[in-house]
Amino acid sequence: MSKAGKSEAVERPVNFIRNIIDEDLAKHKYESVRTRFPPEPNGYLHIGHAKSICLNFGIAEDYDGACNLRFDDTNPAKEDLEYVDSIQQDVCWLGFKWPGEPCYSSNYFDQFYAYAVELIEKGLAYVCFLNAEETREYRGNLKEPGKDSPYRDTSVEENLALFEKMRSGEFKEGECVLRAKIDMASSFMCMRDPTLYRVRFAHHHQTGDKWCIYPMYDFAHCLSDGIEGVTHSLCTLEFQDNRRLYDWVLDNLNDFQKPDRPFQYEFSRLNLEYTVMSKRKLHQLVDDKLVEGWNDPRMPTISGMRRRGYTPASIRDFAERIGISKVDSMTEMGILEAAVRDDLNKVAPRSMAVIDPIKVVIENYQDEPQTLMAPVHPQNETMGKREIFFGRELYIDRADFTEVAPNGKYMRLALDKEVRLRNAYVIKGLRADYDADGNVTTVYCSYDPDTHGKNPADGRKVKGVIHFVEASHALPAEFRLYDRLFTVENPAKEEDFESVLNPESLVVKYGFVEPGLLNSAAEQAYQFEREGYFCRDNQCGDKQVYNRTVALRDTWSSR
RNA sequence: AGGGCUGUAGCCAAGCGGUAAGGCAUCUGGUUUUGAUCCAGUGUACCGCAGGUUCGAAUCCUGCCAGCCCUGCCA
Repeated sequence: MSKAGKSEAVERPVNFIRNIIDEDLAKHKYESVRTRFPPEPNGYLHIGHAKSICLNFGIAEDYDGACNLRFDDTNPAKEDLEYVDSIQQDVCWLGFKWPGEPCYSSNYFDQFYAYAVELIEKGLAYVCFLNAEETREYRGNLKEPGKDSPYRDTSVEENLALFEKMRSGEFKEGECVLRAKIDMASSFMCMRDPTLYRVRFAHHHQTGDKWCIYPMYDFAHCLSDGIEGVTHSLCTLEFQDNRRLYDWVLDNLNDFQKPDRPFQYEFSRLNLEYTVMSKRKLHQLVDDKLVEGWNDPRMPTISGMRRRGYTPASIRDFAERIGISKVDSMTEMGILEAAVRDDLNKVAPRSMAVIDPIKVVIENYQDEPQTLMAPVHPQNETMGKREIFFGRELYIDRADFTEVAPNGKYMRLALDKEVRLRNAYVIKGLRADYDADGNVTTVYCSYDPDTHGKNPADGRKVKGVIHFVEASHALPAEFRLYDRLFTVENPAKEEDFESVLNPESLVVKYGFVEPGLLNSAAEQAYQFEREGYFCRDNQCGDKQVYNRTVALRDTWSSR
């Protein structure tokens, strides 16, 4: 496509799943598209889920279909209401809507039971009294076929009675299960008479104590899809083998003998450098108190990233940039960072913050502090102007001063060298005070009063620009500088992933921000010029605490 | 010979028999009161390897190699 042609049509993602949908629609296999996002409420959503959410809800939007939010709540022992709440919040925050109330697999427990009975009646399921260990032995292994359970040939009538007893609580946990009768010699391990129902005397967050038998994922998921009229059931690669069971269940039930029943397609899950994506590991970080909680800004969770300052738009853009495929991949952090910078650069108001302050005294400025106007966004006048202050005493960043410029390319403040104070005047370093350790405490400067909004009249070239905050109006603030959570690209590969945590993943600094930020809103992004994108922490109330979302792109420090 | 998948530039990823899109990263210029942004330019990809079919193969066939997944009454 020519570059000129690009602006004509809205560009939609291209991937193998959308290709399949296009074909299905063209062949009128379906008249509309229905997808679903089916989290188990046993943890918080992370950026990997966001990929799936954007895929499923994105398809629904583009094809004028719908995407159900469905809680896959078939295992009450691991699930909790806390998670069903947080999951809904995160999906909403990302900007997606599901039709009506959220769905629950547990809504269909009665139907699942009836379908199980149908399988039993067809001689395709049986109650098995082998214990867990025996079941494992009977299953065989990757090289050798399994052998039939001694309960495999129980009569239909007896199985019906036994299953009814399972439901009415006459068997103990672990005493028996309902199994599908498929093929103990199948090369797909999941087809060696998989368990369909197990006994659990557990209180369920949705169904209370109504049930003491709960369906397994492989039985419940395809049926939930079928009941909801899902057309394309999208999941990750590790379920490729399970697809045979998904198909087996639907193919053996009368209700799904139709060409427009759901079909499963698998795509690769997201792996991001320098972080972990498994719920188990994230749980561990939280439980071991290695992070502040699920919403710690260093966590790859939606709530953590939100607190860190990521926007819904940036996460959706990220999902689009990485695409969908079946390749096992490891995505560079750079893609995520580029996506946030792209969004924030456009929408974030500019401000100045001094993160590691040293004092500057302007010796030839004796007056009271003065007010200056600065653009909220230099490339977008419609965002208006803001008030900043300039006076005799200022703060600048420690990194922006050195006594002697190291070379001609140095663009910051040095003695006997001029530099521009962003949005204000040109100043020149005169001398500096140091503490006992030799660290700069104060830099004494002069300013050129005729340089506000213009270059020096005599044509002097001033190359560098540094930021500052006027001391008497400065607002003390805490800055939390975040870095990658782990020191290695793929911590999941480590024997002990917690041993490769980055000790500098959080560095706290105390400095100053412009007075205009006094009532800044939590999560509102700002660009602290020359430093990066920050937002007010959403957990610290009135305290001036700013989280660094991401630093500005830096093409120079490495040289 | 257990089975299921995957291999296109440093990373992600289009392509589906007609002679390799795009994004990120990199590098080079230009603009700039953010060393940012923006603009322009920048790539020898043995299309995993080896054969074969074809006028023509990343695309079809065969054989190899490498990586991931599968033996929960988890999802």
